[in-house]
Amino acid sequence: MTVYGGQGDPARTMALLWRGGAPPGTRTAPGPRPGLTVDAIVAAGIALADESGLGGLSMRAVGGRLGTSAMALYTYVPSKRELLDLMYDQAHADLPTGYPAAGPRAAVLAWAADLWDRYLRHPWLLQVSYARPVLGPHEQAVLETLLGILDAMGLPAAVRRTAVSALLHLVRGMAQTAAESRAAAGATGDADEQWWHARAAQLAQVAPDFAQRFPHSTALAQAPAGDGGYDPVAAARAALTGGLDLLLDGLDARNDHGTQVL
Amino acid sequence: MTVYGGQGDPARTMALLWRGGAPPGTRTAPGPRPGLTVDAIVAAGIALADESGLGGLSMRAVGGRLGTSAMALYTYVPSKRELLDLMYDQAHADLPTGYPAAGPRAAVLAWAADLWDRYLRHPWLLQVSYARPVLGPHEQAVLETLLGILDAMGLPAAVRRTAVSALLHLVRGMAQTAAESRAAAGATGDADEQWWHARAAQLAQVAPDFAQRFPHSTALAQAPAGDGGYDPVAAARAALTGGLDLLLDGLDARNDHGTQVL
DNA sequence: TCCTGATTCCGTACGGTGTAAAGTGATGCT
DNA sequence: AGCATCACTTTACACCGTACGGAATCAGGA
Repeated sequence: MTVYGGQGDPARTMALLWRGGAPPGTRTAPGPRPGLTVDAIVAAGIALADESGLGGLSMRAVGGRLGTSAMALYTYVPSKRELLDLMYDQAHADLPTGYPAAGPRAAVLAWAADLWDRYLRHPWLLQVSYARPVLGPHEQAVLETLLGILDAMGLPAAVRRTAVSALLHLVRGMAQTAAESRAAAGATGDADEQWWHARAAQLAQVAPDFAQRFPHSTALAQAPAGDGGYDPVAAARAALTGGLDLLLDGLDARNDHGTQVL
Repeated sequence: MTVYGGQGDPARTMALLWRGGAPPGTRTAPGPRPGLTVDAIVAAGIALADESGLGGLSMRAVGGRLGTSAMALYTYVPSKRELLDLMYDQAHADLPTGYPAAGPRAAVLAWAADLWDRYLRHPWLLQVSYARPVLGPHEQAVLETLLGILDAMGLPAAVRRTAVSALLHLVRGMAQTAAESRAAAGATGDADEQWWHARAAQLAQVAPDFAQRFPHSTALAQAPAGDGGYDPVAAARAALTGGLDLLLDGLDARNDHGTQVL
């Protein structure tokens, strides 16, 4: 399921997200010196989620990976949800911040490609609900990069707002489709094509009138795929490219005609 | 978090999803006659999720709402995940299947509006990961309706495929943004505007160089919103309309120029 | 009519979760 | 030296999904 985020003390969460590396030399507090760091915990969490998915992410497991207990983490991180927020933001780190290439259209495509790659490398990102009210610095940087490209296209503010949301949702949605069909194929050992055939056979048995009830869907399913056979990841990637093309055409139109409405 | 679906026995799941109402009179099996029905369980689950979200959806709670225990459900439903799949599909029931109105563009907008309404009425739908490999009859009907509209636009198969994905992801994504900002506003008792002001103040304190690091974001945040002030649901709704306009413009271009490449 | 076997229902129990609360030691300042 | 403070451990709690086994219930065959 989609995990919500950012429900704890907002000030604490913000301070953690935007934590500005305390000066490393300074230390004048009694008590044992800290054996862990927030960064180490976040890194362990990310590694664990990469291996076992969000389902395998438990405080005990993260603690175990660091050689301590679950409760030891609570000194550094107020709750699991905040840890997830930190992981989410950290996983967006070190993406390119500029695409000086051949014009804004190519730049948007490159931006989307990099984000797509990041999502498929950390598929659990797609299970953490976007549109949470908390934004961390790295996710903000991704947004800023896109906005920089859109600024070069000379779009009015309202269109930029719409475009940012639409582009983000498109990349996220398509990546989600790709990641989950990949996961589904991996769970059963079957190859993709066999898997689909088996599923189609079950469907035919349980709903023999499918073709009559859903003629348009049937027609589309029978149309040749063209782009790489049955590979669902490639199909989703193609759908992303196509969707981006559609959106960018629309944006170009907004730009050329000088339409300022909306 | 996003809940996965469809991991149990696929044949059993499909049979449940497409269950073709057994003839009501017939009953020739020994043992106590069933006191529950799958439909009743699904309805109870939906009601519970509407009230308490997916977090409040436990087998014990669903059973309690029906006057029985958690384990009593397992006779009808193989697991919680399958129940969630059934709930998900059922919640898509009874949406309009045709929009004969003024042309395909208006039809797409009406289709999206109805789906948006459905999502906001059952926000937990947006936490159940779309792009699961299992499709139920009602969700399939939603897809079929959209495909019927797209067929009337005279688009090639590849473009239809892309358009379906893009449109669905757009509606889902925007609705998710709306639902979650609504939930966030509801959790704290604050009005939206106050909430955002408080959040901005915290951000300014924790990241005083925000405006320098993220000039484009800052510029966009300061541009007047125009469409209904600070109401995040209205803002997301406006973004949806804008995004749909962009996509539909792109689709119109594909149609007029007769371009057949993707 | 009684028996038999299938079927439903449910109490109990197990291993897992996040985290509250209290106890244990190590540490640096006074 | 004394002590407040912090990191960390231990224990415990409430809750979760669901495996298991027994009890109750009923249709059909004898």
